[in-house]
Amino acid sequence: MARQPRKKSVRAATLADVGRAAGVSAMAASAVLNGARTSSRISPETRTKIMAAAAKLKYRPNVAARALANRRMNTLGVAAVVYGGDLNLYFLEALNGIIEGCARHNQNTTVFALHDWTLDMAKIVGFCDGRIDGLILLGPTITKESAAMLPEHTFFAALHPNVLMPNIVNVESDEEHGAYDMVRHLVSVGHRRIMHISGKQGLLGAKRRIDGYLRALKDSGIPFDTELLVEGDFSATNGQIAAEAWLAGHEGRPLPTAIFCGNDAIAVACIEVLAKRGIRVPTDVSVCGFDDSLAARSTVPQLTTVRQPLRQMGSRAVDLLLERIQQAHSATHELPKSVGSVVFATELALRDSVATPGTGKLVPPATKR
Amino acid sequence: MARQPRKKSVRAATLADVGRAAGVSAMAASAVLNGARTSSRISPETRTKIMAAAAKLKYRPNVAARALANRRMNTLGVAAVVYGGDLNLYFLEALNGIIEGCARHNQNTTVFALHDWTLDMAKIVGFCDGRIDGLILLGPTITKESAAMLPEHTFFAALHPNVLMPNIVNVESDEEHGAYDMVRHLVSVGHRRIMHISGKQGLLGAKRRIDGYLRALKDSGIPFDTELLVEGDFSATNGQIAAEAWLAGHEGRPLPTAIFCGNDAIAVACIEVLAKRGIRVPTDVSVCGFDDSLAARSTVPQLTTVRQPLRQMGSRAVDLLLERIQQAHSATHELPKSVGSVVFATELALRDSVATPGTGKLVPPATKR
DNA sequence: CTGAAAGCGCTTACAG
DNA sequence: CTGAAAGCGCTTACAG
Repeated sequence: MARQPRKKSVRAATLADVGRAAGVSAMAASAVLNGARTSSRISPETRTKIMAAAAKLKYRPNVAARALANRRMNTLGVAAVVYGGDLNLYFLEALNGIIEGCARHNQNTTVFALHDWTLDMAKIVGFCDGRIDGLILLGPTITKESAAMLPEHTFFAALHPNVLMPNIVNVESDEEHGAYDMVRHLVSVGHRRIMHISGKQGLLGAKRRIDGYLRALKDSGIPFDTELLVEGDFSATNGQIAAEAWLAGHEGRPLPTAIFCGNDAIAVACIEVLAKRGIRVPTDVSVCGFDDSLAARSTVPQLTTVRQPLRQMGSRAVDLLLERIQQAHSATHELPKSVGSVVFATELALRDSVATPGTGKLVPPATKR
Repeated sequence: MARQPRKKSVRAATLADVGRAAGVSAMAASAVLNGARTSSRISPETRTKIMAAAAKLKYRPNVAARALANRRMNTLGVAAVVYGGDLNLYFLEALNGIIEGCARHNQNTTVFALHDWTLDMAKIVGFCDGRIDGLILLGPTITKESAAMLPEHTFFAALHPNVLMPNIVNVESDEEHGAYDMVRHLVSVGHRRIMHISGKQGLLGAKRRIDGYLRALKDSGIPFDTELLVEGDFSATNGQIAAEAWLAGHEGRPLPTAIFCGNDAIAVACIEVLAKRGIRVPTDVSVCGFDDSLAARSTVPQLTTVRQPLRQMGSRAVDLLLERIQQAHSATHELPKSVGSVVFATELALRDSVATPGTGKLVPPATKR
């Protein structure tokens, strides 16, 4: 014998154990207990004997062995940047959708935490060591070059990808349209002096929201005022800094009547900054966000925002990725290289942070609190 | 040959491939590439040859095979109820800590979503099929009897367990003390008519917070008024219902001067309900929460609350669970059955939702909005 | 210092 | 309808 059992602790029952107990082969047990296809080949009596033995021994298939034999882990990975100052509600909602999707298909979900997409590229490649069948990237900001490094034996999907990568399932929402609709809504209730605090302009999502903002202004016949477009990033911290800086630079001058924020985190930060100066939302200034994350409903007033169906998007990414893995497993020849994108519609979530324009308040001086 | 390769697609390199390329055995390759302990036995030259071959072939160890041989998946599971009306910030923060902890120990994290602890007990048992080495239960509410069903070949940890289970790593925070401190703080700024909207009394956490509330009243010489203890559950929805019901039942009678809510979700709901009746926080009534979740910082005013170090707790649960798994793997005889608890301290997060008592406002009638 | 062998628990052709 | 065999890719004793 080549090996001694390392400890006498309760070893889980194997197919061989079940077979022995039922007086049949391990293979027959496998067919009955784990093989959906082949199980019909087994006679009813053998079948019941095997079932009984399995129940008695509390048989549970060993996933590692099964994965090794099948070359299939039945596990999908999720990679996301979850560190950084702000807790990531985007992550939470998308993850929920992904977990739901995986559960529906009897797949496991393994979560990988990243600090930085570019710096952690090698790490991502490292995850593709057979432990997952496919990997979903949440809001990746990677270049086409690093995308090319992704190994071919693992399949990928991306939610809100920054670059559209061929051979990857891309799941997006129509952000340009969402931003457009929101700004048109602001105009429709009477706003003309509309500020936008955006995400980092290098990000596809930030750019699309800016594009929608600009197109809506244009279609409304409102000239674009560069003073009113402020670049931030998608974090609350930065939203706060951007809002404070703008106010500090415009004391005594007219406030915008509405602020369209690049996402909910910025909007929440913005409301706080305004509150500190005694500016009330929506009485003095209307504020709106983008995402419809949990934050949108946990502020007072609740946030008018653009809803992206993040859960659904996560869930759909799972469906599409599994479909592709399935294809690859059963395919006899090359798969088509391009996969294309799925684009979800956005919709306005009208709540309490937007009202008709106020009294044209000027920016009050900062106060100590 | 017993099997044909199913497709010609890029097969990942194996140890045998590396060995062949380097002109050595697979075993030697294993020692160099994967075996921390045994790698010293290999001569430097063979070593470099193997490393070169591995790099050239982009060798990556196959986790399934390794897991099968080692009987160790290097994966920890996290089970939590993530559905239900409210998105779960508790889950997000604890999960972040767990992922961080696992990353530190080079372990994977697999997330299992549950609907209901009792109904999904069989599911939980099902997860223990070799795919994980240990499972962390987030805020489980299970009975001692169902806990006894948990299999012995998988190890468990529980964050905020509802019953303290022997043979399980329990990680808790000192909720009674946190509640006590908060109520004493309210008293110290002048409050004496302090209401508590609690979680479900069956929950250990809810009970402990109530205990702390009662003890603080007693130590402050304030008689307990049963009218001021309202049972809710830990959801925003229920918090809203409880607060509205209380106000409706007390129109024209004195408001409490402070409301200590069982968690932040209740506090946020409470602030909204008060706002609808034109009652201002903290001018008319002080409101405080428990948890210091994201919600605490996104309300206006920001919430005074009790901070639990959820991330740290998650991270520590990982440390302790892995320690135990390690012990079990190397142990020659039985482990001690009892594991005990780790209790984290709580601390007050003083923000803007608490002030000195107002003018003794009465409950105004409900208004339509 | 290095290799041949056996085994982890499963599955899939192939014979009967 | 059922079983014996080989293989998935790795690791750990055991010989040399």
